[in-house]
Amino acid sequence: MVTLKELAKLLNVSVSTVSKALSDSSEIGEATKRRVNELANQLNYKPNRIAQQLKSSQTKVIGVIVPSLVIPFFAEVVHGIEKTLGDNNYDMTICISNESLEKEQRSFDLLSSGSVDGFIIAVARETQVKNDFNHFNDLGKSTPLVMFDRVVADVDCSKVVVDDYQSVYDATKYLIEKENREHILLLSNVEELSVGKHRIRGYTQAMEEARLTPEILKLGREKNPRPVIYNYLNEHTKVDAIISIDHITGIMALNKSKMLGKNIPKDISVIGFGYEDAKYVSSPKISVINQKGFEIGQNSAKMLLNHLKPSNDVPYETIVVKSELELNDTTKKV
Amino acid sequence: MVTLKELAKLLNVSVSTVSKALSDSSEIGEATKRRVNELANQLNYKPNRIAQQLKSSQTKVIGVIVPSLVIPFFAEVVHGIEKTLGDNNYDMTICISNESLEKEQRSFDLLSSGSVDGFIIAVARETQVKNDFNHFNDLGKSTPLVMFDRVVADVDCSKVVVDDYQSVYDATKYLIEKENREHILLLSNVEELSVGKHRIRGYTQAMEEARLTPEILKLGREKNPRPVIYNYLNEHTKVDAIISIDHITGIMALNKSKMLGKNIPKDISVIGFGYEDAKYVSSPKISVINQKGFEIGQNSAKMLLNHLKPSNDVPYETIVVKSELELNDTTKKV
DNA sequence: TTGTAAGCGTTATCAG
DNA sequence: CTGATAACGCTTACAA
Repeated sequence: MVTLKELAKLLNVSVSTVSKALSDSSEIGEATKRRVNELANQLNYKPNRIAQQLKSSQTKVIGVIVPSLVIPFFAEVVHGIEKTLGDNNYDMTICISNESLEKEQRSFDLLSSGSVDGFIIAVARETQVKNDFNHFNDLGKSTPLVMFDRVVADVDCSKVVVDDYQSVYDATKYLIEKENREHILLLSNVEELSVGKHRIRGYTQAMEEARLTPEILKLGREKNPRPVIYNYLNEHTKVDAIISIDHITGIMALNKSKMLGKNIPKDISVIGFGYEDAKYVSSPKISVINQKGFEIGQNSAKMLLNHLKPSNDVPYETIVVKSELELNDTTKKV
Repeated sequence: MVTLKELAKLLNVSVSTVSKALSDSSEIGEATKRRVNELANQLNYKPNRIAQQLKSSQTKVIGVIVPSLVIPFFAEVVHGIEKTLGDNNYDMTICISNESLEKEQRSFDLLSSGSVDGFIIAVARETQVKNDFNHFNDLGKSTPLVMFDRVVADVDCSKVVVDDYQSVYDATKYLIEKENREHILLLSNVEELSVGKHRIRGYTQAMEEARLTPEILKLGREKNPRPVIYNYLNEHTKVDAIISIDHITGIMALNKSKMLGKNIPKDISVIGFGYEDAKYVSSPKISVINQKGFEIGQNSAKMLLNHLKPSNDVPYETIVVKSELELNDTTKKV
């Protein structure tokens, strides 16, 4: 790595002259500027970012901590984050908590020591279940934090959430009112998460308002939920609609229903919880509650960047990214 | 952020005493150590990593540049990378090239200025098509680079690749020999990529050896390939097997075949190119060539870490991670 | 056992 | 217009 010092020596000028020349300071003569820039280009000089970071005490890097990248929703969010950060000349350091509280804490601590200017986080399953969040609190006020999707109520920071309750409420209501469904099964493998609880509340509320009996199949962390779904559907033949509140069990239920000889959507309507690919890998094309992961990511990054602005008295804020009920071919056309 | 200097002042000792005490140096008396550690804990002191990085001229951060995170294969690889790096106390900065050469160059340049100790890269589609790779060459020998999957032949560095040719050759041969298929259609949306070319070669080689006529449906960057696949299958009723060489068209073809009333695997066998979820969202459970993304990631990280060791005269190496032909329910049981 | 000072690569202030 | 100097926070010879 070639440094200012080396350039200076080669040119017989001082380090500060080189520095100023490279930043096109008005203090420096045109001739010198030219000489300096020429050599710098020739030797492929790039200012050492670490040194700049130390000097300026800002890194232009954001720490992103997510439970997983293999869950498509998080991949989409991260994509949105990276887009917005990139447009604003920020990089991101990603840590994957793998749903583990301890890993999340370790990552967080490590990055808290000056490595990043701010954080964007969706907390681990374990963090949320144990409701252990002290690691977030000993963060100086100077390093802002934005939580998305899996948020912790007791941590004071900006948040970006999905309209979990409303979206499932609306979808349920749609099935009841527009499609006259009466035996709507809710499928979940996220019931311990805050988001799962909200979604389930949306469902039960809509069901109860219509005086229908909620039916919920909780799959928890079941490794292979497919036989469970199959058996359930096989035994409960009255089921005439299915709502899934996670990214995968909806497609599974769709496939299992077809195996049981059901006509979709005539006999059974299916609404999944969406991500981009879901539509392409299902047949018929699955109707979904589309979570808009990309936009959630963009919004999270935008909020964080706002907190990072010099005039930083932006108040904490929680924004709700509305999901969209995208009706494809597993619901009736009405 | 509390610094060594502040601790020193509060304790009336020098900065170096504090520094040494905190690193448990034998030069410092037990009593002082205790005093120092106590205050440090109390004030939640953490050494500023940027300063350490500047001093030691290593960052313990790896730059990872991938075309996308929304393609499940890359998400799996990144997961593997993060696992291995984490186990070795390295972080990673991720940039997404979005298949754009220019974005890849920008990211690469930005990180090349001291921000990371090394790179792990899968090049963008555009980079590979244009075969433009000079940005990788002006990297000092001091910053090692590992390429995976989408590699560039002319760049001299360590590489981790999939046995693209062999895996598709074997799968084709399997369909020919064990299942007596004769009209095997190859589906591709990655034909311009090096990996795509190798896979196609594997297929044609196997077909030609068996004196069968290759049939290839190239979908390129087609936004919505499903109708194209449907029409093709509708018009070419002789097709009795399908191999897809990307992560999505196999499932699409499976679904379209079912729509055309085909019995899978009796009438048509299907082999997709695999990622974890593919098995869960398809019905019947799709047979796949499983790419082992996680292991590719782990291997890439391990290789890079090796190059980073002080005794760094490790020679460049290319390792092949064999994929596995995982026979599920869209091929006949034999 | 503790302290002083130099240095990592930059930038910014102030003098010349 | 150019240069010397200090500072960012840390580590580490070397002195005391």
